[in-house]
Formats: sequence, structure tokens, C-alpha cells
Amino acid sequence: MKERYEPGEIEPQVQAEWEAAGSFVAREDASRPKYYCLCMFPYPSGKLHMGHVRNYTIGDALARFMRMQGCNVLQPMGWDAFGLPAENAAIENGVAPAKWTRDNIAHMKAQLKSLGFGIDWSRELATCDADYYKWNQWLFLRMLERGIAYQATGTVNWDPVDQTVLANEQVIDGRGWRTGATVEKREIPMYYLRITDYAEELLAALDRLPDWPERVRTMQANWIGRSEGVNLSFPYEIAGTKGTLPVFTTRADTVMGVTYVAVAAEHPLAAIAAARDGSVRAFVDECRRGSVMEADLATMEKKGVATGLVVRHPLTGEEVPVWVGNYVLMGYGEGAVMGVPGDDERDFAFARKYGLPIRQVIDVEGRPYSTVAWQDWYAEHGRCVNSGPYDGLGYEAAIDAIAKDLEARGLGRKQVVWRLRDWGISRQRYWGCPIPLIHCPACGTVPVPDDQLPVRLPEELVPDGSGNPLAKSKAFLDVACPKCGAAARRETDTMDTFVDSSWYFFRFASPKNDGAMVDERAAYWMPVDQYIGGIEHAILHLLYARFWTRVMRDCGLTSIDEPFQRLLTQGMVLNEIWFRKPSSGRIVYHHPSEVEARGEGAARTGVLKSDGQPVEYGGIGTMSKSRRNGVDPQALIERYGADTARFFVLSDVPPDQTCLWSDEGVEGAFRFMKQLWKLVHGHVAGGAAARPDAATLDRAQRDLRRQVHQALAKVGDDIGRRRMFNTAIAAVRELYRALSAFQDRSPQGRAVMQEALELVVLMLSPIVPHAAQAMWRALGHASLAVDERWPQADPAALVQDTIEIVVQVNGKLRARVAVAAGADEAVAREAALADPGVAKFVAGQPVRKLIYVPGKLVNVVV
RNA sequence: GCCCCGGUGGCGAAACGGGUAGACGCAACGGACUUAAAAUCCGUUGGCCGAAAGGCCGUGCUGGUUCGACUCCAGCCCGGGGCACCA
Repeated sequence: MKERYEPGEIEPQVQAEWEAAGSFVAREDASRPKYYCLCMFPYPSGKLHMGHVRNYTIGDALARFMRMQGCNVLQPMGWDAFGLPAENAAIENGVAPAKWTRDNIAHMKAQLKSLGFGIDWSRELATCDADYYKWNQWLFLRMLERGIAYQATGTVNWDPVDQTVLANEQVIDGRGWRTGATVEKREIPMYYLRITDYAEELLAALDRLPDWPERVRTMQANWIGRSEGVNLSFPYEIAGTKGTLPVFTTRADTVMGVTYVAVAAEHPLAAIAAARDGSVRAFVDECRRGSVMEADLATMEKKGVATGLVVRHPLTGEEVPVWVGNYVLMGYGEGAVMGVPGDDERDFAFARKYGLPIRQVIDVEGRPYSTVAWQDWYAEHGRCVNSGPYDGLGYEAAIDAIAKDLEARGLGRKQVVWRLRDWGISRQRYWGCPIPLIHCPACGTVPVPDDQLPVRLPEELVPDGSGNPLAKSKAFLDVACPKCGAAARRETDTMDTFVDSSWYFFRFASPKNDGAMVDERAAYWMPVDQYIGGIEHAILHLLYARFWTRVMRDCGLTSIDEPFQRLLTQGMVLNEIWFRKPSSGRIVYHHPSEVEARGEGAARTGVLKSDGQPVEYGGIGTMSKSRRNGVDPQALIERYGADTARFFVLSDVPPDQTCLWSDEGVEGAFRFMKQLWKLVHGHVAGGAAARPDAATLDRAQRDLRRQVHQALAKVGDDIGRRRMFNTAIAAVRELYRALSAFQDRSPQGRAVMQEALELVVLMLSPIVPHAAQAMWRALGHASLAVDERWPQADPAALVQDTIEIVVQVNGKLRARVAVAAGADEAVAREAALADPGVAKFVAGQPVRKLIYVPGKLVNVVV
């Protein structure tokens, strides 16, 4: 063992040993408990950033820990390789997305390897590989057959200059990010997956995921959003045609307060009105501008225009005016809502603005009501008033009565309403999985036969920002109809990349099977025992994966319902955001390291180091490629080694907590590695040591041994149960101080030290595996530390005869007294009251009450 | 706007089921070693009062429950995440 700690030398050597031993190649083995430890696979953006290092270090430390618990561990890795950034890079640099993506994968794979993660690389996959996405296509066709996939129209952001569909991210303040053109909404045909058919099950099953964070389950439950509502219809006769206008409501008890209905700009009634009336037409045109994002719709000014059309109230027969509202979405519900200004805040504001009548129909405990100003309690549940036959009824009774009357007239019925909407998977983009359909002039839309799968994505195309390159590629487009053989055209839409990430964990368990999506190996490994990834995926990705797994189950591909047994949502690594926004054109982000910054919070300002001109502060946010605020860990690894980087990212913050990036403190982590190394070196230089003989240890030796075993128990609990690497590390650092202060060089003293160092090395081996391996060998072991079992704390070493308890007077800490371990209340009481510090505050007053928490504290109440 | 989470020293944090607030580390300061610096080692470090012993205050804000509240409840302020085409 060298005296100096040289990670640059140790780490490649140890990695080569693991490689030679095949340490991380996972094999199905029914004789051992399996443990599938999975981190969310990365998008190959170019370089790893600190969020990745944090995520994969947590996963690797856990995987190694579980391996030491005797589990057969699988830890795979792959690439979420389709997506928008590759197309943007292509537009910028003229490189094909495939080449850009694969170059990035090669670089990031090398980075991951240098960090020493115990990954089974033989199972590596990239979602842009045809042998992977073939099965997206295959299962999509099964979904079509089962009616889970269907076609309908959907609304997208349309850039009229580039003639391109834009992602929400590409719409900035209602304008296209490259062209600056005002974005329009456009209705186009899309494919949807019926996730709503699974809504009930996806919601109910959340209760059976006890090892998921509470907040994730709450978010999913709210997202799925079950509510009981009423579907009711307003009959009408317009332009000589009779019809009904259906709406959904969860507040049917307020239906007697309806004073208008609002329809979406794309609604058929709006079209009828627009044809007659120029002002309606102008408003409908205006509604087409702006983004389709929920957040924008919820915060924008609510506007409307009267159509001049009327429908009839389903219960009173009263005429109700029809308005077009910019806040009503065609793709959501029925594309129409009833307006109850009296008891709904948004409708109240709308009615005030346009002079529509406001009628109170709910009374909340007799609280005052005025149509002049909105008060929060107007929207609460209460009793019906001004509601004719329903007056006096409470929320539930009113809904029951109203639903019954509506049903009797054939104009409504109760219905369970879900907030969740079906999953639109069509993307008008090149770098994604082709949807396996062919459009034939004679036969219509025809599925690609299974034996012609995969529909391969041509990899040499370079997008230019306008439209989908697939639509311009004759080689891709032209195809014979599988049914009639006539000239036909391929579908050019590709799938949402969430499809790719909805089942990759199954494929890791059944890699390289050309004949089937999954096989019996997946039955061995699935479900994932521990899934680890960013909290930002708490809803969409995890919900889609849960849905997809159920579809696979219903197709007979798996017997499990839930893909992820235990979930750890890693907190994000944040960094500052700096940008410049030119008056026209694309927003430009600058890396925090390029900015000279001053001040805090709202007062924070900065200038670009390169030109001295101001840049705008965008607050703090997640590290992302698009905002150019990622931190490349490469410099850290090169300077300090992988172990220090790993130790550092785990040492300060619990895994599920957000952290603001700062590399201050990494020196401290490196210092600790050097100190520990030196301690082991100094011990080993003294020659071989025996096993400690517990019976003959002196007091100091026994105390040290107790500290070692206490730390061992704590570290095992912190990692195994609590997933708190930071407190585990703190416990080891505390122990290190005791060890370095222990100067006993007698044979027994050295024996205690040998045991202590071996245990410390094993405790740290999941976190700093390279250094741990080198020290393990130096301590005289021929084996690989990675194959060692997690040591058990010796109960005999933990025994303590006296303990210190805290004494409070009226809840304030006044003294600490020593009592025998296991002392009862009488003994503790006597010891507490005898203490002069306590007596001073009791000062002869009678003790009204005494609370004793055994082994912890006494509280004297006077 | 809606849903979820967070706020504790100069900084990152700990306190696990209501029971010692600030473990562990960073930074800073003082000291040892050195011709000097770096590195290393030792010590101090929430605020206020005090020579000390010790005392008082203190976990975003305002209230409440409790013998006892960082922890539970109500209301607010600030920060972060998600909002269905970023991944």
C-alpha cells in the first residue's frame, strides 16, 4: 500500500479487476433473492451533469449495499435517445440526429464508466435502436387491435412561418422561439391511448404502493382526479335544426344559477355563429392565437363574445345565451361549460365583465352575499336558495335530486369524471419512433403487418427547422399498401418519447431477444425493486409507465400490475439561470460560470465576463441542456477521482432533497479520503494484527469497539431503511475521529483497530468502492470487497452500563444526570431532583407532575 | 391560476413516532509546524448579556394545541417542482 492516496492510479486498476471478474454481470438465479435497482436512464444530451452523477451515485451505492445484503442485484443502464434536442443540434450544426446522439452516448458511457458504477453493460439499450423501438410499434398495433389506441383530433402549437408544429418548450410568450411569429392553435389528427380506461385502477392501486413517497402518490391521485359529476344537456333549435349542447359539471347543485353557457372557439356552435356574425368570427380567430399550455390558459385574461345563439335550460326551459370563451378548451370534456356566476369565481368575473346576470343559488351558513364583489365562501358547499324545488337542499341531496330530474327528462345523468385525459402520442417530428401505419387511397389507414416490423427510421436526414423531414423523404414515404399493393404513403408522425421510457425496464430484463418484447427473464427480475429518479417525473413518466405495464399485462406479456416496488424521488440539483432575450428571435442562455454576478434574490444582477454587458437573472432552476446551466462533473473527477466525487454528492444532502449546486466542500471530501487512507496505511505498516478478544479488553478498547459497532448499526440503518447517505457519512466521519485519537499500539489495541478499519472500509465500500477495495486488500484480504457481506454489529459490543438523561424543568433543559441503563422512574426522579441545577429552578415549589421518558429525559413540572 | 414539496447558524445540513436545536461538514478566526507560503495537525465558532459560573433569546411570519413544538393545527409570506409536445 502506497503512503499517498492516488485515486488516479487506484480507480482504473480496481475497475479492471471488476471487469475481469465479471462482477456486475447479472444472471437469473432463483436460489437468491433478486434485487432490481434501476435509475431513470438519461437523455444523451452530450455530457453528464451533476444531476446524473447524483442520481447514479445514489443508485450504485444502494445496489452495492443490497448486494452486500446477499441479493442478486441487477443494475442496468441505457439511453432515452429520441427527442427534440437532437433535432435542435442538427439545425444548429447540420449533423444528423443519429450521429449526434450516438456520439453523445459514447462520451457519456465513458464518463459513467469512469465513475465506477456497478452496471451490467451487457444489457445496454438505446431507444433509437430499431431492435428496441420495434416493440413500441408492435405493442402499438396490439393496442389498435384492442381499441386502446385510437385516432382523434388534437390541438397543437403551429408556427405559421416555419410551417411546423412546436413543442410547448418552443413557444415563448406566445411566439415561436426561432421565428418569433405568433403561434396559432391547430387541430390535427392524432393517435391517442386510452389511459382513461385505466384511471380507476391507476388511482386505486396507489394505495398498494406503500414504499412510494406520499407526495408522489398524492400528486398522481390529484392528476388522475376522480370526481363525481353530472353530464347535462341544453336543448336548442338553431337554424331550424334541433340539437342538444352537452356540458360536464361537478357542481350540479348550482345548475339553477346558470345564466350563460360558454363554448370553445372550435365548437360547432361557435362555427355557426361565426358564419353569421363578423365579431364572433374575429373573436374565434383571436382565440386561435396563443399557446395550448394549461398554465397559460389558467392565467390568461378570460374573454368572450356573445354568439347571439340561445339554448334552453334543461330544468326551467329558460333561454340561456351562448358565449364563446377563450378559456374553454375543445379537447377537454365537451368543449362547453355552463356559467354559474353566483357561485363560481371565474364565472363571476366573466359575468361582471360582460354584464351577464349574477344569481346566488348557494347559501353558505347564512354568510352575506353581494353580486358586487366576490368572496371566497361563495364557492363553498352550502344549501340551495333561489332554486325553486331544490331550495333548502344540501350539496349531495341537491345533486341527487337534480340528476334524477334531468334523467327523467333525458337531459342528463350522473357520471364519474376524470381529470386525466387520454394520452396523445403523435408527434410531428423526425427523431422518434415511427408510428407503424400506412395510408392507402383505397383501403384507408392500414397497420404495418408484424412481419414488416420494425418500420425503420431513416438515420441520415438532417432537419432544418421547417416541418418534418420524414414528410419530404420519398424513400420513407413511398410504400406499397400491405392490403391491396397499390402505391400508398407511410404515416410520418412519430411517437411521444414517453412511450420509449414507459417500458425500457422490462427490456433490460429481457435484452437482445429478437423474437419477443419480453421473455421469462423479465418474470424473474420484474418488478423493479428500487426505482430512482428525479422528482420532476413524479407524474407523467411514472403514470405512463404504470399504464403501459397494465397494457402489457392485459396483452399477456407480464403478470405484474405495478412496475416499481419502491420509489426514491431524487431532489433536483439546481443552478442559476442567466439569459439574454433579444427583441426578436431566440432567447440565449449563458452558463453561470460565464457570468460575473452580484446581489441576492430579486436584486441579483450580472454581466457576461466575455463582453462586460448585462445578462438577465432567471432565478434558480434545474440543470438542463436547454437553459445551459448544467455542471460538467468531468473536472471534478479528473482532479479528485471518482470516489471523492461520489462521496461528495452523497455527503451533504439527503437524496430526496433539492440542492443548489456548489462545489465548495469537495476539498473536505478529498481531505477525508486522504485522512482515512493515511490511517489505514499507518496501521498496516505496523504489521499483522490479531482478532480482538472481547473478554479481555480494557475500558478504552471496549469504548472504541462500542463506538465502532454503534456506527456500523447506524450506517446500515441509514442506508438500508432511511436512504440517508448524508447521516451515514457523518457517522463514519465521527468514528474516524475516535479512531485517529486511539493511540493504543498494544496487540489488543491493534486488534481492535484492525477490526474497526475493516468495518469502516466495508461500510464505505458502497460509496467509495475503489478506495475501499484498495484498503481492503491492504488490510490483508485477498477477496474483492464487492463480494463481501455487510457485517453484523456485535450486540455484546453495544452494551452500556450507565447512560445520561436530560432533566427539564417546565420543558426547559436544566441538567443532565447519569443513571444506570434501564433505571425506572423512581430512580430517575430521585437523580433528577437531587441535581443542584434542577433544585435551583424547582426552588421549593411543589412538583405538580413529572414526565419520564425512559432512557431519555425527565420533565419536572412545577 | 391549479396540484405537490420545502424554508433551521455566514453556508450545506442533523434532530427518524411531540422529548437535549445546530450532529457531520464548508467557510472564517486563533494556534502549532515552516525562513515564508501551501499542505498538515490542534482549538474556537447561533445571537445577546457576563470576568466567569451562568442566564435570556432563537428553527420564514402570526396565532393555537401540549408538561414539552423544527416536528401537530389554522392563516399568511417566500423559494422550488409539475401542469399533459423539454426529458
